[in-house]
Amino acid sequence: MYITGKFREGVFRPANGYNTRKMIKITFPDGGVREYPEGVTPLQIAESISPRLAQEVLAATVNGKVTDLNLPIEADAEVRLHKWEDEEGKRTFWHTSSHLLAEALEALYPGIKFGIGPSIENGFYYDVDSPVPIQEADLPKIEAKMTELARQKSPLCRREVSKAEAMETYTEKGDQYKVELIDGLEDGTITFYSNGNFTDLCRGPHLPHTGYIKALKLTSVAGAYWRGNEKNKMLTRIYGITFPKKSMLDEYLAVLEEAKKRDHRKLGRELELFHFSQRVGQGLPLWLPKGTALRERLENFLRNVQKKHGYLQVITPHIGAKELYVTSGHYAKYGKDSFQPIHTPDESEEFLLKPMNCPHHCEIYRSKPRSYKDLPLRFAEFGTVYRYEQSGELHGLTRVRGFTQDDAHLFVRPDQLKDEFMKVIDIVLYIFKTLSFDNFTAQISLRDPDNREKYIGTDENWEKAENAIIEAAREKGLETVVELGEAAFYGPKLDFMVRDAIGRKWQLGTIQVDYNLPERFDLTYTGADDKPHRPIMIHRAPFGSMERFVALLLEHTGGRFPLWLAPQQAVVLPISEKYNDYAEKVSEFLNNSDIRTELDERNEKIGRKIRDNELKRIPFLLIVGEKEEQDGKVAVRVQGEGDQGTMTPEEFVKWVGDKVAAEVQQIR
RNA sequence: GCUGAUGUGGCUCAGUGGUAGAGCACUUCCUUGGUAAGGAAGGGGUCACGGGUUCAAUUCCCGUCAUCAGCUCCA
Repeated sequence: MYITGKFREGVFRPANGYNTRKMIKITFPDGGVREYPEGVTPLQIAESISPRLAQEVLAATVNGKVTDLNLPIEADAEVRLHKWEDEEGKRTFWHTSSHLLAEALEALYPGIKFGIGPSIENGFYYDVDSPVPIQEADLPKIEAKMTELARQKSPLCRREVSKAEAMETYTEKGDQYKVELIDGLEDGTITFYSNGNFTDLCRGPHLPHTGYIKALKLTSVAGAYWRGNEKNKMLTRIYGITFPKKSMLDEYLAVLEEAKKRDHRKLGRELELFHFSQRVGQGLPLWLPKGTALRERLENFLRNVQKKHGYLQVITPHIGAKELYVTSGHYAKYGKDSFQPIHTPDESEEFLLKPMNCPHHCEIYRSKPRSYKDLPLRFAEFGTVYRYEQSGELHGLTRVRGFTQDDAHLFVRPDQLKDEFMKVIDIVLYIFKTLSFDNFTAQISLRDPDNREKYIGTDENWEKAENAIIEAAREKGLETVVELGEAAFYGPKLDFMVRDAIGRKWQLGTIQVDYNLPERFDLTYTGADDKPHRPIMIHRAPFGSMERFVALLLEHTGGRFPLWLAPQQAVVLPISEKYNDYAEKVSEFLNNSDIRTELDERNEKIGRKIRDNELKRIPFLLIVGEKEEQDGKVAVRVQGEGDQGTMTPEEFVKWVGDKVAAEVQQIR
């Protein structure tokens, strides 16, 4: 179903139905809006824009046949093709950009071979195998070539080819990567797209021509394994981003720059929250006093929430006998990737630095016989664990080798599983809401159905566990994405993912169903029938880990924590040393009134003190000088909002108290 | 772990084949100043570490370690 008509006076006139058909409004990358009848083809669009563009499309056809003209395009597909505002529109734009990059690379590096070149969330990349190494320093040169080629406005021409023909083309070129890709395709579905002298195996869709690409930036170059498998050759991946307007690129780069200022590693240093020392070791964070204050407040918050939900706090040691982990199955799976065993002095016994808390908690369950009336049992622990993460994976506080999980294990009867699972979802959502993490995604991680040997446990139990999660998420009305192959080796999970300042996704909250550990530890409870039954275990950590949560909280708030969390809430600034005594009295009074206050007695002008403490993101600055001392008041300044006038310390305490109460009110 | 880049005082960064510099921070002194940087003087670095080349290395080469980006991994 497509439109036919005449090409007259440079404008395409549909022969019939133009006015009666459903119209599609298409916004072009350059900002123009036009309407087209449903089923319009790219060539028709080209014709409607300019005769010249249409001529270009025609001139670029193969054997005089305009294949695009014969291709009916679904209405929604067509909209996707051109609308920048739509996610798919951007994808198309960037996908075409990757072809432009490839065109430039082929021109600059003869003999270069191509892997894949998809669009990504922000921009695109192309994986290449170049005869000469391509480095960061080469990017400007490639950018220049791309700009030059984009100006030629090469149309993207589609051509259907047979599998044999496609194979022949790339075998001749000696491009083994494309050959491998074609090998996996079905005959009859293969298309080539050409722009300029470059032709690529591609499904489309694309922009009408490359001239829409007005602003471009190649952002980085890095290695990436062919097909994501570390056993394969590492190709060079060139990342870039493009826009239909120069101003959009500038804006994007400015946003990126702004985001870097919120990097938790930078803020952690500036606000004196945590520190890494080479002498201590890679990935082993040192929590500074202020970071510790922050972390303790978060811990207490969660402790209180959990108490209300019937959790029992426990404490377990930092090491455990190797046998414990052999029993749990973790040793077989992760033994090699762990810190290696610790020996007793006579070397008769081996211990492992605790990489997870679950086995210890299983032993707590086993400490006495359990009845069906005891369940659910919920053991919670801020458990510090150690994992030997690959060196290249370490990243600030988000990926470390020693960290503290806000862990808990729930032992439940089968009839309680779904209900308990939903209660845990409630806790996670409540915590996210309290800390305004509103931009998260919920991910259901299931087994890879093609790779079942990676997992332990029976199919039956896996299915039960997976269904329990899916149902619980559905009943809670969570919007979820399902990822196959992302499950833990012992069970499926529901993860809550949050983005960092520059858009990387991190897993925070996690809830996992486990039928295996109860089996391996032979956990039982006595049922109403006086027979032994097997409990089901739920692992859960709403923060994920204290380290990662603090990192993302930092990036999320830019270091401006809610009052109830702020490690330091106020600072008293005497205008000169003459008022230090009064300032000290005020500071002491505030601390006694539960407002975390410090005193800035430095011999500096008041402007300097204000600046320094604003930069430290202290919520309240209290300025005291001659007037305040005489009146027994303080001049209050709110971080980022400026002077608020004067009040007595008592009034200030009440004022802050009300603000904190309002925050905490929300929390309850 | 892999590929690439980077490593200069606490922080941000210049610089050089002849053993180093700025700003901020720090110390001391002057100044006692009313809402985002007052002035002066001073202390602090075996230029990541280990080799090599060289009359001479912080600078060039190799290795190690760490950091950064991406990939892979993530109990």
